[in-house]
Amino acid sequence: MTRTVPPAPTSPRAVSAPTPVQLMDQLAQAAAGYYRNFAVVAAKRGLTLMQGKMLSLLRQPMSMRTLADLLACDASNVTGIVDRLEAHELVRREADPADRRIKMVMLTEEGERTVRLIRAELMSMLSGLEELGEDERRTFQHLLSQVFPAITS
Amino acid sequence: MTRTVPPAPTSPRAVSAPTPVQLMDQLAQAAAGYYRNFAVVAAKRGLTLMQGKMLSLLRQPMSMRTLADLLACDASNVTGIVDRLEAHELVRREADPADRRIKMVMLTEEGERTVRLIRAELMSMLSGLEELGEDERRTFQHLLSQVFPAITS
DNA sequence: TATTGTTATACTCTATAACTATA
DNA sequence: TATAGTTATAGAGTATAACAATA
Repeated sequence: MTRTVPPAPTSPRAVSAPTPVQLMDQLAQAAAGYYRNFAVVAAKRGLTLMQGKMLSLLRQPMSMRTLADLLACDASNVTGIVDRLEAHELVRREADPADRRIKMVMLTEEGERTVRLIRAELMSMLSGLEELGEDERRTFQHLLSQVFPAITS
Repeated sequence: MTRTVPPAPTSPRAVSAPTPVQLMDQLAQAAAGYYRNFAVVAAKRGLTLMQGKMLSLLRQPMSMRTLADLLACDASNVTGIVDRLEAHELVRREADPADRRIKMVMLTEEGERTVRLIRAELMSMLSGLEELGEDERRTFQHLLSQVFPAITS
């Protein structure tokens, strides 16, 4: 299963290295491809991209405020998105007893089920990931975190 | 400038490899980060993400139909987006003499200038790319194309 | 008949501003 | 005063369906 790492497509110096600009364009395509996949998977369950993203974030209950921060959008948007997910019965709001201003959002059982399905299907659309060996995954992570430092998390 | 490739963050087997699922999550973060950068850069010129994307696609004149295909959206959306770019005088429509159904969209001079600025600024936000050596860029490209086969282009 | 582009419609996402209820 | 969440509003992206012009 853990294959030895193939150093490059063919032989190391057989192909000329992509320029940083070319690599930027390929990152753009990769990002677009990722979201296209995500949108398709979400749509199969009648959800939009944002609804699917929010659902995927809710591994633990969290406040509307936290959701706004994680989605990098204004707090006023979260109200509508949660409203629509609630209409689908995938999510519910619960008042925080400690601070009555705060509403915690959490997945319903159907929400949990839906998230699992979405993640599994997305993974199958990124099946190339499964075929990477350990060293390749390590290298990929390293390169991603170098280009997008915030990922370092 | 072309450094020898550092095989891994510290030493090859010092850190455990990310699982495919973890890597999927990091791809999600990378894609989100990419578009967040893009949106910020576009906003500095009074453009939305989609408007910036369309502008970046217009390296050569192309029909509305082609734009719809490349943006992976319905043709009816392209009308509005081009309308708004035209209002900014970044783009213009020109009838195709060979097939009068077709309208070719092309950048104005200000459009060209804006695209160059956007690309340069985006590149500076992805400055990690510039710091990759040749072998790393090759490896990154290879890994990207394995995970997103369409990129192979 | 098929294709290109537009319009009309409805829904979602988006930010801003004003509001409430809490703290 | 400051924060959490909501509402109202306006603009932008989205798909569907119907349409005109052209092929």
